[in-house]
Amino acid sequence: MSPAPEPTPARLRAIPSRLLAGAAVAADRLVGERLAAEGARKWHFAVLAALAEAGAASQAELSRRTGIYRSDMVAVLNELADTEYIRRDPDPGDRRRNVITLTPGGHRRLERLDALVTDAQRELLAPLTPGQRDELTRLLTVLTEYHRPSHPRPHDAK
Amino acid sequence: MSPAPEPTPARLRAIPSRLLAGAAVAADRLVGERLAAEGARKWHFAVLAALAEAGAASQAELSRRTGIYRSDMVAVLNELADTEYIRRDPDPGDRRRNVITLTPGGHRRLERLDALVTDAQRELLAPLTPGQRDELTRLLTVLTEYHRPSHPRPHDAK
DNA sequence: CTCGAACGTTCGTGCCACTAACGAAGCTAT
DNA sequence: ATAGCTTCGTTAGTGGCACGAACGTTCGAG
Repeated sequence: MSPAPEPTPARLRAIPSRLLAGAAVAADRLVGERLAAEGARKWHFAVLAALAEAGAASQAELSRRTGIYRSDMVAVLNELADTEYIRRDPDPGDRRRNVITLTPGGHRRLERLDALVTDAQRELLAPLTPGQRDELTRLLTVLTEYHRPSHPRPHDAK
Repeated sequence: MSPAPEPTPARLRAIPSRLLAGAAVAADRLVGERLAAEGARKWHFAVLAALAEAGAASQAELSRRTGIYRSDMVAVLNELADTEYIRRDPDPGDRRRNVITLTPGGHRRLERLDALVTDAQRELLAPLTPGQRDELTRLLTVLTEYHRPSHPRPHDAK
């Protein structure tokens, strides 16, 4: 097959990792621009959404839910606490932990940011049909679930 | 099926921009790790591949082919020139430009890096079927082509 | 000739993923 | 209990990447 005598190998284009990087940059810019209009970054949204979805949690737990590093989580929570969107109280049951709670103001904040993020998704996926959007979401979910920190390597050959 | 009136909005998971970012990080790490073993970064590969595909070019032209910023291109070319993988000569026809040429050593370098990158793609796409890999590549291509710097905005209301 | 644009370059910015190290606190196991 | 492991929050720092500002040089068009 492909008796095509292409002298140029044409290897560069259509390299998945490159496409992924490009698409991610575009997506991050779309989301970033909109959130910046409200003085927020995507982490703020992620943390607020995680809290709204699964309830109060420790910082480490939030790290796992959102994928944000524990180190970076500190600054994000500081900002969210400064603006009264969350509360950070010591956990009486485990004095190492803080319990992060979403305030009513934080909940409204989430509603606003969610609208912006949703709108950004629409623009991001504009060139795709609804079916393609679902398929893309599915494929990306498989990829991100498969590639997790320290992944088992099941089929370690040889 | 699941007319379930989920009280939890469950908005966080499956946000395309987040999935995209996660997959891109995984992909970048896979590629980065392998290239780092040879002391290279993905930009080196991109530049070498662009040169091999479409021939010698100016730095600005390479910027467009690879998506690397003109500012950052300088350092990359410096490194590639230091290791004799490319040559940077003034363009006799346009004295503003440099003509970047792939050396034989650079071509062999590309072959090695290409093997590493290809292997990384395999591992990246491991959990997908061949059909899904093609579909993903297609969808990502559409997205990246659509979202280009200063995109026309066809439906600019008002 | 003048003006605007493109080119290569330097410097600086901001975001993000990630590491290292730390003190404090909890969880075993002997 | 005490010794040793781990978890947690925190600080500080690193490196890559995408991007912007500005400047001198050169080209091209009016």
